[in-house]
Formats: sequence, structure tokens, C-alpha cells
Amino acid sequence: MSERKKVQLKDIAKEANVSVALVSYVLNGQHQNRIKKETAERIKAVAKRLNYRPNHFAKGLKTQKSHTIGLILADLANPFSAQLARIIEDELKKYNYNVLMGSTDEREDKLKDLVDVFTNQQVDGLIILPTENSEKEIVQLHEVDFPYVLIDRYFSDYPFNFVVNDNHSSTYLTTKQLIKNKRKKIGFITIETDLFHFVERKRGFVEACIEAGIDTENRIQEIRFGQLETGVAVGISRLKQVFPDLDALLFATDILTMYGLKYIIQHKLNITNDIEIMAVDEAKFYDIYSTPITYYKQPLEEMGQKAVRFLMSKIEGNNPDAIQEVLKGQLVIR
Amino acid sequence: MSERKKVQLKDIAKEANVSVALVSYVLNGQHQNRIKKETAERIKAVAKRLNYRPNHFAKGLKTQKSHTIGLILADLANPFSAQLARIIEDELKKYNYNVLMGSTDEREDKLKDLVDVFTNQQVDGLIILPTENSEKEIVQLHEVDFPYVLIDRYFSDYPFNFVVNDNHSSTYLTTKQLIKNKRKKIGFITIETDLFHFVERKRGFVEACIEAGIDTENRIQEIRFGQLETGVAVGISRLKQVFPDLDALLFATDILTMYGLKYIIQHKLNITNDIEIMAVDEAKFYDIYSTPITYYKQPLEEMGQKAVRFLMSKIEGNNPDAIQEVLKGQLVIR
DNA sequence: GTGTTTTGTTTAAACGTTTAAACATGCTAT
DNA sequence: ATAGCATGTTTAAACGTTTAAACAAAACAC
Repeated sequence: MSERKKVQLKDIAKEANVSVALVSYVLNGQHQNRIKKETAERIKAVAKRLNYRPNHFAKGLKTQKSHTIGLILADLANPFSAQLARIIEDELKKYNYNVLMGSTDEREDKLKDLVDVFTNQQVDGLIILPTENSEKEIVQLHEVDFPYVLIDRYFSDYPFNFVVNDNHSSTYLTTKQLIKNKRKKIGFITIETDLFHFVERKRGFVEACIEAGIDTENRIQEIRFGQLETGVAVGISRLKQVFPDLDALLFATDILTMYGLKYIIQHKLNITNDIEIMAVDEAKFYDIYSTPITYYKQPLEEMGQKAVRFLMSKIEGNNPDAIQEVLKGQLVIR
Repeated sequence: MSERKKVQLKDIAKEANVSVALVSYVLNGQHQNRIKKETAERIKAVAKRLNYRPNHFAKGLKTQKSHTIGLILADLANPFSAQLARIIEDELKKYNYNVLMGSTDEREDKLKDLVDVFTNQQVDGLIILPTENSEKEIVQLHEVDFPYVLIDRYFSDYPFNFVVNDNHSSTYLTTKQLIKNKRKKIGFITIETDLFHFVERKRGFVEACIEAGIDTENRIQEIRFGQLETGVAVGISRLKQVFPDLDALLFATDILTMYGLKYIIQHKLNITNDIEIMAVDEAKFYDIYSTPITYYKQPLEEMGQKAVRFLMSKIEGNNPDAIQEVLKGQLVIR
């Protein structure tokens, strides 16, 4: 991006009066003990002066390394995916790696395509947020020992590499905190689904309640996905009906919290702040609410970084052991 | 990703009893008129059976095409960037292109690095959301006629390729709409900055006011970046002081809207809905507010798609003319 | 039946690196 | 003097494609 004609090893060699091989050695810092210092300096100087940029294709063809990894997400436009992507990008940069991205829209066929295209493009590794039913695809990677790691989700029946959030602890910790705050009549608003994430979150809530001797009868409102807004409204009003002295509400994810807050504000449900509100997931809009909301923050940084680091050591061939991490997030108490 | 050993042209050739060249021709659909149909079919069948995947490096080395473009954003974790990225990803997929992403954090040195690394990685083109003071870098690209296009921002002093949102119309249209709704005492909350975006947004507001014979004295509250939350609060209360009959508030961007809504809700400023609220930028949390908020929606799809299409035609060498588009968004009236 | 064109296929160089192996020279030890 | 070693550099093959050019055989023209 500066010289008219692409400068290559040959040009440096000619200019420095050495062979192409020597230039390559010097520029890659190989055989340092063998090469005369002055020669090395001279070569480096020339390379710099000519603004040499190695040809990625030629290099890759020989080394079979692209210094690029593929990142397969559910949907890049989704803040969760985007944040994760950013963290991964930054971590990869430390290793001088680039990142090719793609979204699956939760479709296994798209995931398969992306894996195909990316491995084809010779990425050195893959970080995958897997869709449902994509086990077969991952099995393939696993079997040929292609460097990969799953994030955010895993398949409990398979020995895959993964780094995920502990969804159970998300609600377990928040509920514990509510109980610690002397709340007894807690309502839990979640989504009606078999998705592992939410099953775990429900389990976390129930477990914390049981441990505290609170029975969970009628406390859990599961909202159908298609009608979140009205669902949340109905859910909260139903809770209020069953428990007139409701003193806490826990929302299983940010979108539910949003509709929950909307309903609460609109119906002036909580002007005396007798109901403590907690949430899973971080969200900007919590600030809108009059009182601070304590929430469970997913360990995104840790997740992204661990995934990258594992992948890197796998690629560099350092340690070939597996990784299976379930990371706990933290309670942001406010 | 399925055979143990990577299958290459040579293997197909052997299996099909032809030369490597012929295989290459067939697989690339070249010399179709010359090659015997049966031979072609046979070769294709073998390629399929062996699950042949061309080696990206070797191919690139010869063709100098990577079928990859670089996307340089401000911050992938920012929903605006992420949405744009997703749109661009989708549009590029239609052309069978992949995308390498990077964030600048609004730093010109990072932008330079990314341009370096990406062009080095032999991307076929670049889509750049430029930071301030990155003109020099873009000049370089422009001069060597490297396929690129700027998005969201441009430099009015340079003949660069760009596709951007019309920031002026964002506030112009919303203000016009307010006036159409018979609002007369309009307050405008914006950020104190010289950034082109916001200068334009201010200009749009002022122009719409002037056209309607409304004087803008004291109507514009410019908030310093470091203290948005308190700034917005002070701004609104000051407006209320100067205009006790304030009947509309326009926010120049989503974060301001958020703090604005917080203040309004907290101070029960707008229970009778005598103040109409409008905003620039789409945001999920608008739904929290009791009354629907009309907003200006940036033409993200159009922006991303036009940028990609231009780049593609540039890369394919079709039409070498420039592009300089200022796209109008739409008012989402609610 | 010879020259030309058409049809079908192959040869071989090239793309820009990396790297094992060879080479050359000087030094050391005997 | 000479083998052996250390130091410094070069030669040349290889990576897996693409593609211009050459070649061969068949079909056509006259």
C-alpha cells in the first residue's frame, strides 16, 4: 500500500546482495545464531526502506497458517454476540490474529456452511457459538482434531471443547442475594422454553428458594416467546394477585426486564420501592429505572479470553488437552 | 474437513485420467466450448466424490483474489456498528465474500494498523467507518485505486468514495414533524462537539425552526460528553425554566434520550403528555416509556448494501466511477 | 491428398514464499 | 597438513493452483 509495484523477497535480496533464502531467514528471525549480525541488519534495513509486506498467500501456501480464525455467532447484530465478538477480536489481536465472522441465525445449515467456508479459507481455528442440532458438525471438527472451541453453549452428551457461562448460578446468585436482603415473596419471570440456558436459570432460582425453605409454587411465570410484552404484564399482575405482598421480582433475561419495567412504571406498581428488582444480563436501559437494579453480569470477558487462549495454545500445538469451562459471572450489586 | 489427507487437483486428475490443467478448467468453468461434455462430467463427479476443496492460498497466490473484504468499524460492541456489520455480512454473502472485521476505537493509529493488516492479508476491498484525522490513510487507498468505500462518515474536503446517512435530515425531519403536530416550544438536547454528525444535526434542527418562524434562542442544550446524565437533567430543567410551556423535546441521539427519559420519569415531568418526545436513532428501550416515541431511523440497510454493491462492482472491475451517496433515513411515526 | 480449422487435451511456467540440504570459508586441534 | 567443527550463505525444491502456449487428432475444405 505505498509502492507502486509489490516488493518481494527477491527485491530485498537483490538490493542487499544476498540470496532470497537469507532474507527469509532474517525476516522470520530464524537461524539467528548462524547469520552475521551486520548482514541481518542490512537486510532488515532494506526491507524497512522498501516497506516490504510478505505475501499472505505465498506464505500461507508454504506454512499452511493464515493467522486468521473464524468466529461463528448466532447474530452479530445482537448485542450479546457483538460484545463477545469485540472481546474476542481484542484478545486475538494480542496474538496477531485476525478474525473472520459469520452469523448463523440459529440455523444449523448456515452453521455448516460457515464452517465449510471458513475451514476452506484455511482459518487456523474456529470459535463457535453453536446452534441447536449442530452436534454432527462439531463432531466432525472434533474427530479430525481441528482447533475449535464452543462458547456460550455446549452439548452435555459430547466431549467437546467449550467455555460457557454458568446459567444456573445466574439465578441462583441473584435469588440468594434477594433472600439475603430479606425478601421472601419473590416472583420469577422467565421464558417458556426447553433451551438449556433457561432451564438452567429456572433450576437456579428453584434451588436457591428450596435452600431457603421458600416454596416456589406459583412464583414462576413462564412467558411464551411470541408475546413477551403482554406476557410479562400478565405474569406480573398474576403474581401480584397471588402474592399481594410480593417483595421481589427476578427477570431471567434483559428483554423481560425491559417489558417488566415498562409495566411497573406504567402501573406505578413500585413507587414505594417495596418490590426489589433484579435481573440476569447487563443492559444500558436499567439506568432509566428510578432505583438501581442489581443484576448478574455474565463473564463475557473471561469467556472470550479463555476461548481465545485455549485456541491459541491448541494452534501453536502447545498443549493438546481439552477445555471444558463453566464460568461463574458476578453479581453487580447496586 | 472430511478426508484424512487434503485432496487436490492432482488427485482428481489421476482418478479421472486427465491432466491437472483440465481439471482446473472444468472446475472453474473455463473453456467450456472446448472441453468434451463427458470428460467434464466425469471430472466434476470425481471432484464431488472426493469432496475436493480448492486451496485458498494457492488459488490466491495465482489470482491475487481472496474473496474477502475488510470491514473497519469504530467499535463492534456498539450496536450501531454491529448492526451495520450484520447487514454488510449478509450482503457480502450474496456475492460469496467473507468479511474480516476490526475496531478502531476512534483511533487513527488503530485504523492505520487495520488497513495495513487487512490489505496485507490481501483483502479484495475495504469498507471503512473512518475516525477523525484518518484522511491521510484514505488518501493512500484512493491514490492507488484500491477498492474501498467509507460508511457513515466522510471528509467533505476529499473526493473519497462514501455512503453516509444524512444527519441533517435526521433532525430536520423530526423537527418538521413536531411542528406539524402543532408543537411550538421545542427543546433540543444534543452533545457539545465539533463532530460533523452533530453539527449537522444541530443545523437540521435550526433550519426547520427557522423555516417555521420559530427562533432557536435558548432552545438548544449542548451536553458535555463527560457528564451526559447530569448534563441532560440540567438541560431539561433549564429548558423548563425558560419555557414553562415547553411542549416538545428532541434528542440528538439514543444515549441522550435514555437519560432524558430517566429524568422525565423520575420527575414526573410529563404525566399529562403535554411534552412530545422525539429522538434520533432507533433503540429498544423506547418501549419502556409510557407513550410511543417517534424517531428518525437511519438507513442502515441501504447504507450497508450500497457500500457493498459499489465495492463489488469496483472489485469485479465493472464500473470504475466513484460513489458519494448521502442517504435519507425515515421517520418512524408512532 | 494436402492444408486449414475445429475440437479436445497436455505441458510447463508462474505466483512468492519456506526450508532442508549443500556449499564455502575460516578456525581449531592434532 | 588435515580432519573436524563453527560460521555464514546459497541452491533448489516444494507448497497447490492458474493459464498461455503447445500439441494431437479429427473434421472440413478444396
